[in-house]
Amino acid sequence: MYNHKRFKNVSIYILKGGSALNIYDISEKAGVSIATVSRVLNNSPHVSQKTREKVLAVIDDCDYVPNAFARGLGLNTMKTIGLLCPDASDPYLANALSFLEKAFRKHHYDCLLCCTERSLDARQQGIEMLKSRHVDGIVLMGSTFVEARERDNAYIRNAAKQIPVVLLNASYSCENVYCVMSDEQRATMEATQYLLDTGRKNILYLYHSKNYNGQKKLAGYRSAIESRGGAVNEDLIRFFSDEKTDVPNVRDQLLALKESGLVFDAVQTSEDVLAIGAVKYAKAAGLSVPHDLSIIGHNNSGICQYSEPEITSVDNKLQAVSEQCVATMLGVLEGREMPQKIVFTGELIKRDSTL
Amino acid sequence: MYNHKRFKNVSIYILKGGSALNIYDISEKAGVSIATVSRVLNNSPHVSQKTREKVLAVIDDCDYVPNAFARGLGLNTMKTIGLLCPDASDPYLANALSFLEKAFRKHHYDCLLCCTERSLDARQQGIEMLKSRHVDGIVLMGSTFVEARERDNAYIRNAAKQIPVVLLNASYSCENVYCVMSDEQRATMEATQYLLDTGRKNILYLYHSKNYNGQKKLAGYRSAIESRGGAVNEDLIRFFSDEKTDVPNVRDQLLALKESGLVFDAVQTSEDVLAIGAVKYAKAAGLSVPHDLSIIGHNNSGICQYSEPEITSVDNKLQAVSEQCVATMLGVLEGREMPQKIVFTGELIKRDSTL
DNA sequence: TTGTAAGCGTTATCAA
DNA sequence: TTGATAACGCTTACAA
Repeated sequence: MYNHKRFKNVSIYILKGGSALNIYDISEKAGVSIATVSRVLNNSPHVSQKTREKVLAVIDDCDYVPNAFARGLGLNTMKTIGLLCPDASDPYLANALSFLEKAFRKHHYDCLLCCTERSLDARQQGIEMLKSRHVDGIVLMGSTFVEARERDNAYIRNAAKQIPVVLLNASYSCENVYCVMSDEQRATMEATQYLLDTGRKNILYLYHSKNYNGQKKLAGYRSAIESRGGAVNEDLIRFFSDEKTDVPNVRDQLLALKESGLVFDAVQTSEDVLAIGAVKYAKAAGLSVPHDLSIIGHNNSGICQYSEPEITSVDNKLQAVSEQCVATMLGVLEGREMPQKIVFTGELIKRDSTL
Repeated sequence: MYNHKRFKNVSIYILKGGSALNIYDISEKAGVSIATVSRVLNNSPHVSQKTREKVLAVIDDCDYVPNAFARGLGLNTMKTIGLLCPDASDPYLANALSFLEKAFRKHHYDCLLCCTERSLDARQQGIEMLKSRHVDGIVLMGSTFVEARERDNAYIRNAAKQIPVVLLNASYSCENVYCVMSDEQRATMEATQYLLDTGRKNILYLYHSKNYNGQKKLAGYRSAIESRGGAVNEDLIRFFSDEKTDVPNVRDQLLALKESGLVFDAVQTSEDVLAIGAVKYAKAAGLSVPHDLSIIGHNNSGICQYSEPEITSVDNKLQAVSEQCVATMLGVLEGREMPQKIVFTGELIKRDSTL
């Protein structure tokens, strides 16, 4: 007896001037109950072939699309993944974003994007927003999300209590948190070793972030030098705050460093843009690359091919990492047992900025 | 009398092992009706200060967050904007994405990202997805969405029947479709004129897309030459399909062109990456930039500063365009009368690749 | 200013 | 295999 309902809909139809059809309309047109329509919609096996076809025909005929909000309310999910991204315009993250979205969509999950910038507060809010929207899972893109002080990571633990969290290229141990990463330490170490093994004595290490991966990379640099029997010269390790990362600035700071008497015959960086800055420095200082100065970047992003000479860089397998993030998330959502940590191995891509 | 409801919740509590609080729990704890709680939640003015404070205290105390799905169902909106993006890893679009998301979030709208790649079919599906999720508005990013054949734009018209559509840097006339763009034709014309006015005679024009903006830019190039009393040499206009846009490829094709006898003393492109390719070509051909060859790119993206020499490029005011897209969308959603077309004027940013 | 109750469009339970 | 109906958690007339 859904006469009442029908009347409702008719009145709404008149008022709103033709809003979308609902399940009652379809059930009526097909001469079945809404329960049956719902079953057809959800591919329930308990529907006769004949009924199913009849209902599908009506649905098709009317271009009926079930209301996603009502569905969400009933199922408590809208098949959505929240992507927390510090900066969608960053090439590395933009690539990751593209890979993630594509892979999730393939599996019928939509992506809610939340760019958080740097502050811990913004991240908190982002997570709250995603939780309030009942996303099925959250991906934290990049290791900026993992803070050195444990209490600053409470927001991750809290989120994970309710929703599975996958970390893209970051590491954090906690229940319901899954990490897919590239072994930045090892890859960085191998890059530094390559510089040493091609005769470089004083490798300037430039880094832009002190977060988890930033530290791992630095550790790789140190261990490489030690592995070759050298001693780390702390003067050769330089931090460039994120705001000072633009190319002309890096160039100028390197010029100043040289001016101040610092001697180096190679520059290795935690980010490709910094390496571009090093190339600019070489030019300004009249040094030939790689003859007078070797340069190695990190991320193996497209810009490595833009500079002159093209830059040798550490490839951290972003596509593989991104796609594994999606696979892990899907596995967790399907209730399968998933590894909490998956590590890919990076690779040094040699171009013209090294010997 | 919501004893019944309470009972329900209790049973669910037992079954699910502690799901989130709902409006009934809050109303009970605060000793008011759910209507009052709802009013407080929605900032209704018809609540006494005292009651409001009492309710807010409870809400705060319990960390209560209203269920977004139920809210969506009642209000028929979840304050969400759908962003259709051909490729989130493209630097231009990644920047736009970042600007859009930031501005929408500032106004409490969340963004659902849908990367469509090239095919018309994928776009259709993307739109359908966004419609089915009842997004409040759709932003189509870039002019790839507007097809030359009018019938291929039916998907835009259809979407606009239900949801306001804003086009970022593209133009299409249709009710409920709003365009915010940069005058690419004029900016390109001025760039070409600059080359002519600095003595260049044969300007090779490289473009990568035949879409709306692609055509506008080309038209600008043509009109510049005519404006200086010249005749357009069709041999100097070259299309590089999107797949062949990588730097080494562009370089090689230009080398082949030179080899074939084509004479040109400047290269102007529809995209900065192509200009990088031209720089690489100059180096390979032993030409000095800008002395032997002037080069102008388009978009004024970060990579212009990465190459050697740095590249002169057309700035198409992406940030302003993006933020105006958001402003326009918000205006439409608030029911204000909004202009269907807003045009920003580009600007030539001169660097070292031109005289 | 507050409360009651209908309504949003689904899904899921239970009975037939 | 089907149908009737409660439930999901909220908003919002309408009454009081």
